[in-house]
Formats: sequence, C-alpha cells, structure tokens
Amino acid sequence: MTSSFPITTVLDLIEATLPSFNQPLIDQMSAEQQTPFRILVATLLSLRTKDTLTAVVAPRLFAHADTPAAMLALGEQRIAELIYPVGFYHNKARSLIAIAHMLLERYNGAVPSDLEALLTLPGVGRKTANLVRTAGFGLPGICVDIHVHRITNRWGYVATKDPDATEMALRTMLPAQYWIPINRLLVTWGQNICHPTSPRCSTCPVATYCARIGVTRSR
DNA sequence: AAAACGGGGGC
DNA sequence: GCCCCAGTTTT
Repeated sequence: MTSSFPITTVLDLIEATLPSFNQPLIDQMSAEQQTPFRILVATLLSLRTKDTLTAVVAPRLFAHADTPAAMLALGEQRIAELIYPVGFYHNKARSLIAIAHMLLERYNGAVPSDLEALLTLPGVGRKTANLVRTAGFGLPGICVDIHVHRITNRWGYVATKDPDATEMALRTMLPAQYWIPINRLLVTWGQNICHPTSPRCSTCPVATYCARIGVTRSR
C-alpha cells in the first residue's frame, strides 16, 4: 500500500506549518556554532540519545574543547566524564579522540566535506556523515535518521527496515531541492507530531496523505 | 543477522 | 518496570 500523492506535496505542507513547532538540536545552535566540527561532535554525542539531553551536555564539552587539538589535550577520560549522561560515553570519547587525531594528521585539523572521507572517521556512519555535509557545509545529501526512516515508511513511500535502503530509495524518488531540508523537516515532525508510538494523527495536518503503516508499533 | 555500547526520560 | 532515544561497530 502506497500513497497516491507525490511525497513533495506532503513535504511542502509540512514546510509551511514547521515554524510553529520546536526545532531539533542542530537548529537550536546559533549560526556561529553551526561549524562542521561542532555539528560533527554534537551529532556523534546524540546517537541513540534524546537530542534535548545532547543540547545540555554538548555545550559542557565545547566549553573545554572546541577544536581537535583541544579535544586531544582534554583526553579520553576527561571527555568521558563530561559526556557521561548521553550514554555510550566510553565509545564516544574514544571515537572523538581518534577523530581528532585523524583530522589533524590527514586534514590539517579541518573537517572534510567529502562523503567518503567522512565515512572513514571512526564512529561516523551514513547518518552522521550526511548531517555534517548538509547542516555543516550546505552540500547535497539525504540524512536518514530514525525519524526520516520511520515517517517515510509510515507514509508508504518507502518499504524497508534498513535506514540505508531508505536513503537510497529517497535518492531516486526525491528532487534535489528536497535532499537537504527533508531531514530537518521530518525530525521536527517526528519529535512534535509523528511519534514512534502514539502519533498525534487526529491533529496531524498531513494525515489524509498518510498510509499509517506501523502506527501502533515502531521499528 | 544479531549483539553490544548505556544513561536518562516518558508513561 | 518497560520502551525509546537525530546509530555504528563488532561478532
């Protein structure tokens, strides 16, 4: 069962109503703070973690280390202590140290914008790499996180359990102008309306376009 | 394909 | 008490 409406129609409707909703982590950061490095670090901290919690913890880390060199100076143990509440803190601290080393050795301390280069960084998968590209550099990419994955599948435009497969499906379906904004749109939607369990369908502006697949159960 | 990594918050 | 969270790596 798939929707008979173009996905771009639904995305346009969401775009129009977006300002009235709370915005996700990256959009809460000031323009000054939306550097590729900060976005990379904040995104890594936020994996499998509420972004509202990351929004509290990340500034704590940035106050001590805002560059790869400062991250190395801080050290893995101290980083782990600072980011403890976000969970997976040992893995994340180790990844941040390894990333700082690689950025200094291979990219002169800068964050690369190339997708393949980003994917070689430890702890960085397709979701993180594409978010750095789109939010950090304004470059084309489709960042498929749990929200983009759940909602596009719930609508009926995509039918897959694998987020990477969802990204590939959207690449063939979505005009280029929607590649960057779809993530911001659907993360906001997922956090405010289209929840994993108990989505607010009765007040959802695009409910008539939705196949409502998997509404009663997530994943 | 499945396990492991993890504390915090919602209900 | 149970489920989920802007995933990725390892087995």
